[in-house]
This record gives sequence, structure tokens and C-alpha cells, in this order.
Amino acid sequence: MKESFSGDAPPAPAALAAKVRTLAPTMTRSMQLVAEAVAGDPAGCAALTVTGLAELTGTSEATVVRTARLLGYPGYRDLRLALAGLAAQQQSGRAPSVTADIAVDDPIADVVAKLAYDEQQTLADTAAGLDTVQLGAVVAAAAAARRIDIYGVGASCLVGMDLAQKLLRIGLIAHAHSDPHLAVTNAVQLRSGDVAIAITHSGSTGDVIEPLRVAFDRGATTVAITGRPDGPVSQYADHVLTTSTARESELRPAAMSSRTSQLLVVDCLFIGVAQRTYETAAPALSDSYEALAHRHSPRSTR
Amino acid sequence: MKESFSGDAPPAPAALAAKVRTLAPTMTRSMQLVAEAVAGDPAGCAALTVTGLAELTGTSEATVVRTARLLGYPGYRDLRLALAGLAAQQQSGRAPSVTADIAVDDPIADVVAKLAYDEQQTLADTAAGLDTVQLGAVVAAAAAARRIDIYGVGASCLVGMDLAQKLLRIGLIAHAHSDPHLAVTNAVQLRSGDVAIAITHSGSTGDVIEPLRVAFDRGATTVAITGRPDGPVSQYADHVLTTSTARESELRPAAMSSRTSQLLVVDCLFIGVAQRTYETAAPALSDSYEALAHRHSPRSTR
DNA sequence: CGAAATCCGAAAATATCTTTCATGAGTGAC
DNA sequence: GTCACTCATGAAAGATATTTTCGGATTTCG
Repeated sequence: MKESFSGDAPPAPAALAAKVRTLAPTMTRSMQLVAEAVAGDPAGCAALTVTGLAELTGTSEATVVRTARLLGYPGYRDLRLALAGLAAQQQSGRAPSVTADIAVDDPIADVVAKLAYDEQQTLADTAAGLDTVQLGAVVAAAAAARRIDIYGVGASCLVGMDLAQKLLRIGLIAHAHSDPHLAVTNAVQLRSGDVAIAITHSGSTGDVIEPLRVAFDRGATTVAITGRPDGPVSQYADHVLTTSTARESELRPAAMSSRTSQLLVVDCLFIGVAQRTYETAAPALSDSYEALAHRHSPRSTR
Repeated sequence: MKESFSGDAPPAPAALAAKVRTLAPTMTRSMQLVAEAVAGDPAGCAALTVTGLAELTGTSEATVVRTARLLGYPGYRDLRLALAGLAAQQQSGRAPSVTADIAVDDPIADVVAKLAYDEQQTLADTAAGLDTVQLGAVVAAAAAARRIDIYGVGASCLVGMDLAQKLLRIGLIAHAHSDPHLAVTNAVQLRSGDVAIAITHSGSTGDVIEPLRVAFDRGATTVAITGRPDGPVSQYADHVLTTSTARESELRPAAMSSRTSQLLVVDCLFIGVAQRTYETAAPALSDSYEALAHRHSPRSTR
């Protein structure tokens, strides 16, 4: 029963490629064909009419329209306009096509270059696709929360810990749970006014959904940070923050780019909260900095 | 440079405003109204239908179409596409506003943009400054190591854990230590052929230097990942990998960009090792993926 | 002042986009 | 293995948007 129509709305400007990747798994076969064509050649597709694109992809007009809807546009007409815009941007923004996968025999210098490029791309996609309204709502809730619980396992656990660390530094009560049992145990303690944040790239990690559900039932404000906003986790999320999905190769696991994406979201969340609680956050930050100073040896090894 | 007013022009991309000025004298009154509106607010007009633009300018659909023709497009539809492209270009053109620091009163959307931009910058800097020869040496050592110990505290601890997680996934024996005592205790066990990696942005974190020194004394291959290659930590490091340091503002602690930088280095290291041990790494990766599958609630995998 | 040329918009004609609906393929239950 | 069910899919009807047509209104020039 989520019907979160409010969440996914604003017609994406440049985040189209990212959106295609994010939504691709939820698409049906023929819709994927259309999405692929659109992401692959925005300029070309912008020149086509519905019928043209349908023929090109070997599907029907109806499917094209459906795909446009799924991507967040009211109809094909609007998708086409966005496509034209994207094409123009690419034109002026130069061709960024260093899109080769990382291969087993790539020299190390290439690995560095490709990896850096991919991560940059991921950041851009994430920023473009992030719903700032949702983010603002989450920031407001977190800044006012009595306590903040964060759930994440595997790679997402580290992201959760990063967030918890930072929030603690500005004086908020935040805790990251990786043990599913303890997470649920703690979630029971939550109530209205508290905030629970679940981090899962797949959107379907049971160990993370379960505590979020409990928190949701208890009346806490629940947040999902996920790459699959349509996934099960969103059922129990008052707010969904979407991370981007980058293509992955055999050597480059999805965890790598999803982590980058998650970290950006989490950083934005943190900065937002710090802004809102500036009066207390600023001194807290410098205090914690002071406290660590003696741990760095100008010369002393303790 | 011949003047060809007779509309032989290919659909102009960004030269639209100029074209309007050039052709204005030849236009009739109502056409000028339309042309003006179009040149004045491309983005706004792109959102309008023929009828809408006709009403806005107080003219008729026919006039709008005539104007579009005069400007060199086959019809209004194409003018509209060009307009959308122009709008997108203008949009991306006014990006340099993100070079400023993050301020307390920045709207949330700006925070996202600035943060993403900063992190992208950090990645580029890191990639550019990374010594691939050193990296190659570390990769070689790690791929052949009996065991790999990683030291890091605070934010760097998470980076260390990330690396350990990934190395474990491809079958290497890696462990991240955040407890300084345990780190030292474990470091004593190391010997030649083992690898010890210290992660510290400041390059002078005693809790991290100490175990590295022990490992160094025991004959292990020692690595420092630091933003201060001239810092104390490098004394005991056979190889130094330099991370970049980005400017930080009051709200944006250094930990944020150093973490991004460290993660990139660590990712490169991981990929490098995975390449070297491809025979065992590839199956190990897919195995670990398989093993996790049942933890995700059943969901169509198209 | 009158006539011709031109401009202009209402409405018809056409192209394009959207919705509906029936069909068939795939899926899970029995 | 079969049946019932769901859901993806495209054909075609329906709705919009765009283009064209055409006649009235305005301007220009004799």
C-alpha cells in the first residue's frame, strides 16, 4: 500500500541515464528495449515520434508511452523534450564516453582512471536523481529526533556507521545496527518523533526491512535509502531516498558504486542536519576536533 | 558568410536568439510577438503547446507555426525541441555557482550540488595524484600475502573495514583493526610476506602508526594510505599511497573528502588484487553473491 | 476614397499521442 | 500434466496537438 506518488515525481533533467538504470529491473522486457534505446541515443530518439520509436524498438506505441510514464514523465511528449535537452547538454558537455569496462588485463593506471571516472559518474547521477523534497523532510525529522537508529548490513553497514559517527559528533543520538536481532530489539523502543533509517541497495534485504517495519509500526519516522525505490523496503518507509545504480562489471561489484552513492546521500543528510542544528553542531564539531588533537603525534608516540 | 534569409538554415541549436534578431525586421507584428517570447524564455515556451504559446502571445496557432517556419524549423514541434535543448544548455551553463563553500543557509538542493561537485573534484585529484607504480607494488604484495592486516581509527576505520570486507570476498585473509591494542597484538604475529596497511588522513595518528611500526619491525610489507606522505606514518611504510586533501569548510569536515579519497585508493587496490588473482577471485565473487541471494526477499529478477 | 495586397485567426484537416481492450504467454497451484 | 490466473503486449479506438485552409480584417498605395 505505498502508492507514494509524491515521491518520484519531478521530470528528470539530466538524470535520465541513471533513472533508466535504477528502474530497469522493474521494467518488462519490451519496456527495457525502449529504455535502452532512449538511454543509448537520446539525440536520435528525440527526433522520433512515438510511432517511430515503437518501430525502432520493435514494440508498440503503448509500450513507449508506458515506459515514458515509468521514467517519471506525464507522457511521451515530455520524455521527448527531456531527451532533446539531454542531447543538447551532451553536445555541449563533450562526449564523456570512456565507458569501457574494467578488464582483467587493464594496466593499473587504467584501472585508476576508469574507477575514478565511474565514481564521478555515480556521484553526478545520484545528485541529479536525489529528491530534495524528500531529503529536506528527512533532514527536518532527523534534526528534531529524540534518537536515530540506522540499519544496514554488509557494505551498507559501513555507510550506516559513517552516518552514525557523524551525527554523534554533532550531538545527536544516533546508532547504527548491523546485527539484525539487536536492530529489531532496539526498534521496538522507538516511538513517534524518533527516526529509523534503513540502508539497502537492493531494497529487499530482509535483515534491514524487518527492523524498519517494527519502527514503522511503532510510529517512528522511517526512511529508506535504496537503489530500488519500488522495492519491499519502501513499504515501510515514510521517505525514500534513491541512490543511483551504475553498471557493474565482473570485477567491479555493484557494492562499489552503490556505496559511493549511499555515502553522498548520507553526507547530504548530515550537512542538512548540521545546518538545522547549527547552534549546537558547530561547537560540537570543533570540540570533537579538539578532543582528538592529542591523538595526533607532533612527535610524541604515546 | 552570405546572408541567407530564405530559411535554408539547418535547425539552429543555440544561435536562436541571434536568428530572432536577424529576422525580426522581416517579420510581421504578431510574428515578432511570438519570436520575442521564444527568445526571451526558451524554457518556459518549451513547456507550452502551440495553443498555449498562441494564447500567451495573444496570437493564433497559425502565427506560431508561421514563426517557427521562418526561424528555419519544419514546424512548431521541432522549434519546441530546439527550445528544450537550449533551455537545458542554459541550465547546465550556469553551474559554476557551486564553487562556493557550503553555507549555513544554503538550500538543500545547493548542498547536494556542492557536495557532489566537491567529491567529484576530490576523486579527480586523487586519481591524478596517485602513484601507480607504488600502487602496483602494493597490489603485487597484497595478492601474494599470507595475510593482510589493516589499521585505521575513526573515519578511516570504516575504509579499512570496507577493504577487508572486499578482500575477504575474493578469498584473501584480511582483517581490519580499530582497537589499537588488538592491532598491536596482531601485528606482532606478522612476518615477511605479510602485508600491513595503515590508513590515516593526518599521517600522524599514533594509534595507527604504532601497529604499523611493529609490523615493519617484524619484516612485513608495510603500506601507508595517507594525505600527508611526509608525515610520521611514512617512516615505517615501504609504500606510501597518497590521498588528496580537499578544502573543508566549517560544516564540511575534512573527514568527508578524505574518506572519498581513501575509498578510491582502496577500491583501486582491490581491483588490482582481483585482477592478479582472477582465477580464484572471480568464482569467489559469484559464490558470495549466490550465498546472499536467499537473504533478499523473493523478487522477480528479470 | 477605393482597390490590391497582405496579415491574421477560426476552424477544418491531419498528424501525433494516449487510452482501452482483447489476446496470448508465462506462472503457480493443484 | 492441466487449469486457472496474472500480467505483458499491441491493435485500434479515442483524445490532443499541430498544420493547413480559407475568408475576413487591416494596411498600403494609387
